[in-house]
Formats: sequence, C-alpha cells, structure tokens
Amino acid sequence: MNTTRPRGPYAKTADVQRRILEACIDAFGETGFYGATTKDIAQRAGISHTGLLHHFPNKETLLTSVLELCDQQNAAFLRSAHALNPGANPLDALTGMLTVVVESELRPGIVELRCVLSGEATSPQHPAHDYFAARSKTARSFYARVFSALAKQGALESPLDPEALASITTALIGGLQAQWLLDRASVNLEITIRAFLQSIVPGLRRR
Amino acid sequence: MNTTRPRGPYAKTADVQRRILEACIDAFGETGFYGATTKDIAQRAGISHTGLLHHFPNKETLLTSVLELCDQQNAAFLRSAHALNPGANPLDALTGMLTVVVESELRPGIVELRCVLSGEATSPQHPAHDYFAARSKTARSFYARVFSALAKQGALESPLDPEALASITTALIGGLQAQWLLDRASVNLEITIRAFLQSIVPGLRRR
DNA sequence: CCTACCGATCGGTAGG
DNA sequence: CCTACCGATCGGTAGG
Repeated sequence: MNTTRPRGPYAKTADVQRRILEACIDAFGETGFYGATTKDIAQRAGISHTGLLHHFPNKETLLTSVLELCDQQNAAFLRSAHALNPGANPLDALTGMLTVVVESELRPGIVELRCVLSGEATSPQHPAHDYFAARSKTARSFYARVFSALAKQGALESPLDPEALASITTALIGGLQAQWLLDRASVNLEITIRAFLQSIVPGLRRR
Repeated sequence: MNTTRPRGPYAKTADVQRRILEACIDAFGETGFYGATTKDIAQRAGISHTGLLHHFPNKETLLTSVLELCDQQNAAFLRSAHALNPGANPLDALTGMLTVVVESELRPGIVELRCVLSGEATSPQHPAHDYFAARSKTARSFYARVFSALAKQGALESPLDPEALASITTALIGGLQAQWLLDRASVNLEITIRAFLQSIVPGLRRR
C-alpha cells in the first residue's frame, strides 16, 4: 500500500492534525477565537475532545497553528508565482497578490478566518494581536517597495507617495474582503482591486 | 433640585441605561459579542448582573441597542454638518464623512467596536449580520450618489465608475481604521483618506 | 436593582 | 516506553 503519505507512525498524525486545523478554520471563521470552543473543533475534526488536546495542548496553540498554516500556503503560492521579489518584478508582485485574492474566493473560509480574527485582534490583549500587527506592517512595506520600484521606472501614475499607496492598497483589500463576505453578489473582489491598481499603474492595463 | 436631566422617575433610568451602553462599547469592542459577558458589562456599568437584565432583557438586546446609539450619534452629527444630501452638495458630503472619521479618532472605543463586530458579523448566523450587511449597502449607495453627482459636474477625475469608487471608498475607510487600531503611530487616518479622495476629486484640494 | 441560584457548558486534565 | 486516543470529570463561569 504505497500512498503519497509519509512512511512510519507519523503518517496518521499529520493527517489528523491537518483535519484539526481545517476544523479550526471553520470554527474560528464563524465565531472568532473567543466564540469558538475546543469541543466543537474536536467534533468537526471527528475526534474526541481529549484527542484534540493531545495534538494541540490548548486553544491558543490551535490559533497560532492555523495562522501559521495559512501563511505557509500563501508563501508557497507566491514563491511559485515568483511574486515575492518586489524590487525585481514589481508588476509580477502585484499580479501575484491579485491572484492570491482571486484564489481566496475559492476558499471563503480562509477569508472569513482572516476577517473575523483580524477584527478581534485589534484589541491588544488578543492572543493574535501581535501577529496581525506584524502582518499589517509587512504587507504595507511589501507594497511600499513595489510602488517605489514602479515609481523609479516611471510606471506609477499617482500624486500619492508609495507609502500612502501601500497603506491604501492593504486597507482596500482587507475592507473589500469584508464587504464581499457581507454581500457576495454585489461585490467583485478581483475586478474592483484590479481596477484600482490599473488606475495608478498603467502597465497593469496590458495584462 | 432642578438639574438638566428630565423630570420624573425616568431620569435615573436614562442615566443608568446610558452607562450600560457605554460599558457595552468597551466590552464588545475588546472581545466582540461572543467574547463579552453580561456579567462583565454589569460590573463596568457599576450595577449588578440582574440589574443589567432589568434594563436590557438579554445580551442580543444590548448589542442592537449599542449599535442603534452609535447610528443616532453619527446621523445627528452629519445632519448638523449638512452632509446627508449627497446630490445637493457632494463636496460637503465628502468633507462631512471625513470629519466623522477624524472625530472617531477621539473615541477609539467606537472604532474598535465597529471593527471587532463587523468582523464577527461577516458570519451569517451572527446577530448583527443583517445590520452590518445593510450598513455596508447604505454606505456604498451613499458614496455612489456622491460620486455620480460629482461626475455630472465634471468634478470627478478617475477612470473608475461611481459604483466602483463607492465600494473602494467604503472599503478603504474600514480597512484603514483596522490598520490604525493595530498601529496608531504609523497610520494617519485623516491624511490618507483625504489624499485618496483629493486624487480623484480635484475640487477637494482647495478645502 | 439586590442576593441567591438554575441548567449547561467552558477550557483543560485525570487514570488507563 | 512510545503513539494516539477514550470516558469521565475537574474547578469555575457562562447567560439568564
């Protein structure tokens, strides 16, 4: 029985842990960190409550683990799209980030997770506060480098400086995702974000 | 004893209920609807748990009441700024909304409340889901009328249509407020939003 | 608007 | 002695 899973006694573990984190995406995405219960997460994953706590010792570890998983998946995709080097190919970076947003529409649970948790995490005492604060800073500096590189090439058409555009782009994506979750019929994530980016980066119009 | 409070047995009630709703702003803003407890809210308001439930029969009523209060305060301000008639004075409407955002910085608790609750409320089963969905629609149609009126006057300088700009403006404000809560030092709400609006509405630059 | 409580459920841990 | 769990239950606290 050769499957694609790793050999040895850890094959099952990786599988179960993955199912647990998928359950976390749903549970935290629906009611947030505070609203979710470890017992409900265990039930969704198809294991007992104590079985859950064998793999992840407490609720907070579930939170940090699921955020780590999402980051790894995002990073893996961006690497494969060669979109992580903003200085070298700023246009690729922008289209790469756009594709991530479009792909995310296929997994609304991920969008809900980020939306609900980032809202909760604005409070300093939230266990994911530092994570989201750092993530926000990282996103803004990423876009700032993209827009700076574009400006140097004369490919930026806006009276606003790169830092302001970075802040605006980050806010726009987050805010639009929230809008989309509230009313998926009348909000088109891809078209709206692309239209905004094209209005300030003419080179994006030919893609 | 003539004070500024209304006569009769209801004077104290209005006062207590106001303190309760202020406590709700803090509690819901810190941990969301799910994370907040009615006992904690009672304590913050300086009354007993059952005393709280005398004024508001359950947790959900506290939520709807506090959202109603915020809406009333916003509407009262916008009326006084003559910013609620987008067709007549589109520039006044934009500067009015900008002032609301700036004023909100003086009460971070209100910004946190909206941020945390709107995140939680993206889930359809949340008691404030319909409220935030309707609010989002209202905001977008308001800005769509503002930008349409500006376009008719030839005062709109953007390749994007009024509906897209409305969606972008709404998303930008919400997203920037979230960014500001995570890092107040490096995000300037007023300057960033004003800069964006000025980049598409030249008439705003002279204000 | 208080003290005194309820049915249930919380996050986490015991022994096996 | 390891892993992957189970049924039962801990001390406290939830909304009402």
